Amino acid sequence: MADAVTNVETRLRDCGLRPTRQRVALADLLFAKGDRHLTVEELHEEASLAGVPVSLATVYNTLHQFTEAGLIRVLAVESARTYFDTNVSDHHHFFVEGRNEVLDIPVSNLQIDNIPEPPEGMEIAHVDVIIRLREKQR
Amino acid sequence: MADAVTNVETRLRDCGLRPTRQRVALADLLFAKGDRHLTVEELHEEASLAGVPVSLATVYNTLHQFTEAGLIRVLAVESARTYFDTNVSDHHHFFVEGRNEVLDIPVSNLQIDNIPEPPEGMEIAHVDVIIRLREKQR
DNA sequence: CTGTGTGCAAACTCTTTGCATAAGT
DNA sequence: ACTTATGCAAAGAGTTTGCACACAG
Repeated sequence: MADAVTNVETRLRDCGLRPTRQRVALADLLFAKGDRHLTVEELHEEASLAGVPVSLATVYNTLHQFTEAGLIRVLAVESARTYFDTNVSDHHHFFVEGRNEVLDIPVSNLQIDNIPEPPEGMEIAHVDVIIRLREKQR
Repeated sequence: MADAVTNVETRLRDCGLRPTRQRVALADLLFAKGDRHLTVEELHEEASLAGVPVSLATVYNTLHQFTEAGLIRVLAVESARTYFDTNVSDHHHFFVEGRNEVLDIPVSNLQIDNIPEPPEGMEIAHVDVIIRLREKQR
């Protein structure tokens, strides 16, 4: 796994971020297991369990820095908590109401057609499709 | 406008909500001008300007009651504030990053194909497409 | 009258900030 | 050494809650 760590360090450096212990640890957790969507709280918890006691404020800072660097992005759900997504490409999500749970949409050929022109002077940064789910009534 | 007020009252009653002064006033503001997306703060401000000094807590309560009744819905954006949309049908939005502004997507024939099957026991409550905009770099 | 709704202020949750300490280069 | 990052605790923003008073039916 030394390689993985090295890659993370390089990746951080390329973004102009010093590969500190905390940032490397958080990046490892974020990127080691494929695409993830996590809240600050969740990542903080994971870091603690992994034996890297990072402060909450640092998790906030770090995730925002990663977001600015384009490594991760913020997910648009109407929950109180902010979800960060390690997959920055245009892709889509299920969001389970009530449970406040985000699920990846599996191998989807979901397609959006006729995306409208943005207003003058604006360009499209990202397209999000959120399919909101509820528990089926019997 | 007496008719409009009557309609609002009936509408509230049909949802099992007593048409109180505050609820009627808020519903009027919400539904008088076509589709809107407002924050609690904004609606509160409007009510005050309209000469109906409603408390913030009541605006929160009322908007949630309206949401439960299906009159309005919560909009999924990753902003700190919650946006409520008076249009409860599946339709779509521009969201201007930085400015935290929600725009309706104009007369769009935007179309989504191959919507994936929801997981076992779940059904689709709503589909949201959010096209995130940024100011175009010169 | 009786039950609901409203207003206020306090409580809560998530997030940000200020500043002293620690770590990276 | 010099600069940037971290941690802590306090502050901030948005939202919710508890309870006394007011209003609708």
